[in-house]
Amino acid sequence: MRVSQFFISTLKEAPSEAELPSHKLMMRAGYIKKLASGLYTWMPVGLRVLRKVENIVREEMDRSGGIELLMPAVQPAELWEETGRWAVFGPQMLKIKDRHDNQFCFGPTHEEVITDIARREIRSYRQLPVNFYQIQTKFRDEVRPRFGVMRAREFMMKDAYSFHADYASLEQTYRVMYDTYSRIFTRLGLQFRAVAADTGAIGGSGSHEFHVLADAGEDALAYCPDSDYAANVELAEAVSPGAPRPAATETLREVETPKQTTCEEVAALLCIPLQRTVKLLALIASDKLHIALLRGDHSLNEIKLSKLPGLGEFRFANEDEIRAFFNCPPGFLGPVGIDRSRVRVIADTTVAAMNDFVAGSNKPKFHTAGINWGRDLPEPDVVADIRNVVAGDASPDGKGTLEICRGIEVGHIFQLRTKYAEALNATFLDAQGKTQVMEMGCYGIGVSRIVAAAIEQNFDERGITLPSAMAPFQLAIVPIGMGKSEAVREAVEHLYAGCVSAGIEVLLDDRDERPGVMFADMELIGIPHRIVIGERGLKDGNAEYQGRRDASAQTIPLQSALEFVKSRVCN
RNA sequence: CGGGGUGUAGCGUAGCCUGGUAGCGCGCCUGCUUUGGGAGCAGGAUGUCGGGAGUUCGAAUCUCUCCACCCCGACCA
Repeated sequence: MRVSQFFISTLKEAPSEAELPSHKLMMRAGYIKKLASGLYTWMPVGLRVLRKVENIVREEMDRSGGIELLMPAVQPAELWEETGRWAVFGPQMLKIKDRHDNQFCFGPTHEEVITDIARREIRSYRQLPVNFYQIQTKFRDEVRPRFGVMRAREFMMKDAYSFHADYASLEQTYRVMYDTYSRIFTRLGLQFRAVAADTGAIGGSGSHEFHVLADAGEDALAYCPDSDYAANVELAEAVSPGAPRPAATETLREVETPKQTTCEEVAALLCIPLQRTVKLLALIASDKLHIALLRGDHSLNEIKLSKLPGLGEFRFANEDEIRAFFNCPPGFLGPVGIDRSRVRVIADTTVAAMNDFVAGSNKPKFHTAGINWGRDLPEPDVVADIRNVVAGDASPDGKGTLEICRGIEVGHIFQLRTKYAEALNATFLDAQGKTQVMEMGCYGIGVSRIVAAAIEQNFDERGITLPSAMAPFQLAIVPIGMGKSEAVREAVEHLYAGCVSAGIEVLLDDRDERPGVMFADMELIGIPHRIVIGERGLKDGNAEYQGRRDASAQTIPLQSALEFVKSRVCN
């Protein structure tokens, strides 16, 4: 490809709306252009990258027995009413009407449609198992689209759905998909981690997420370096303290804390570790006040909390509600001396095992120290794991301690079991001629998100440094002074023709721009290999090679440039 | 949806407080020079100052209102 016959559109400065490195770089490199919030055009350079990802996903899906099909993006409401998800999905679903006033949605996912196919087409156990997949545009009306294509409303997804005669078969395909996903992300050249996950709105039982590791990731992941335990922090179990609660050693006393409203400030004032403090969160659920107690250095896990009985729809109390109950502003709240007939006290397992701790006094400018369960206040009403795990916590598998890292979710696999097959009556006849409900799995990959996630993991101060499996082109040829020097032109054209016939994805910068401009553009868009040909080197019969991640260039004989490039590009 | 913020040329921005000819850098167009790291000189084009209403002799600037976008929280590939 010649730049003069292609379209590149780079920017020196990123639009101010972009925050993440990947978003800024995708805008600057002209991979994407924004149309509206969460809606992006994939420009020619970016589309090449997207297609690379798509093709690797397709190849690996095909290799592991997936069968590609393509379902409509627009789906009738009736199907969604059969599974009850028309209401459940709610405002996240873009609902549209046709000219006859019939309701449709732009598909956020395709369980309904594929299960409809399965119930119509599959009648016998002999047709099972089967694993259908598609690579297609989805639309989810996200509350807050952000970070460019990382969380867009319209995005490219590979979604696969498998159907089975029994659970053993589902488990087997699930394992195959787990391995397939690992292979896909390995081929793409990404650092990733598979973690146990919450099943969320899609439903079902067993589930794993695949995360590309990146500091900008929206998810926190807990993993154990000494074992293969890994889980989303949303799900990771905080192991209960093993030792019994130590006996009280201090007397209850009030301490003056004129300006100290946070656990950190109180601990600093009293010169005690943060681990000796307890914070109180006031919650409203089922029109009743609940208080959650967490150690000062811990944070609430809202998913764990919402799974406790009666707390499914909890919200945080506002300041007026807090003042009404505690007769005290937030910042000085504590569990001692409150009317336990009007409030339910939920203590995190760590807090329940603490002695001599410090918390607010429910009196402005005072905290209470030396608090002990049983002696100074009744035992908690509920003791449960309601916190996020932190680095250093014991691993739930008992094989060491946890570390925390951040990740971007790019894949998610679920064992749906019979949730959709039952709702849509997808059945088959087994070997005994008996009607059975199909077991089902589903497997998603965020194809467009992978591009953003990969850049988040592969960039430097000059731009994008994608692994070659995803790069828009493999080789850039940069001529210096091609318009002036016939010798340069000849050498460049000869090498270019050689690369094209060798099947190398080459981009020839034939713009006759200044060298700096060409270097900057080729580096920004992320081409892994570069050959420079100019009169300077040509005098001695040389060209120049530099890998995108190399610190400097090396001189190579022009004669062997094609062979050199071939070996580099093909590794 | 709740909280915070921003809308000025394709991109980045100044001007707004204290009302009075809309400015700068990059990019774009023309010409000449230049050609190994985002060139120099000269000339040029591009703005409903987010929309609407109001106050005023006069509004980018003050007021009201709507809209869009961004950031922080609950969803998810």
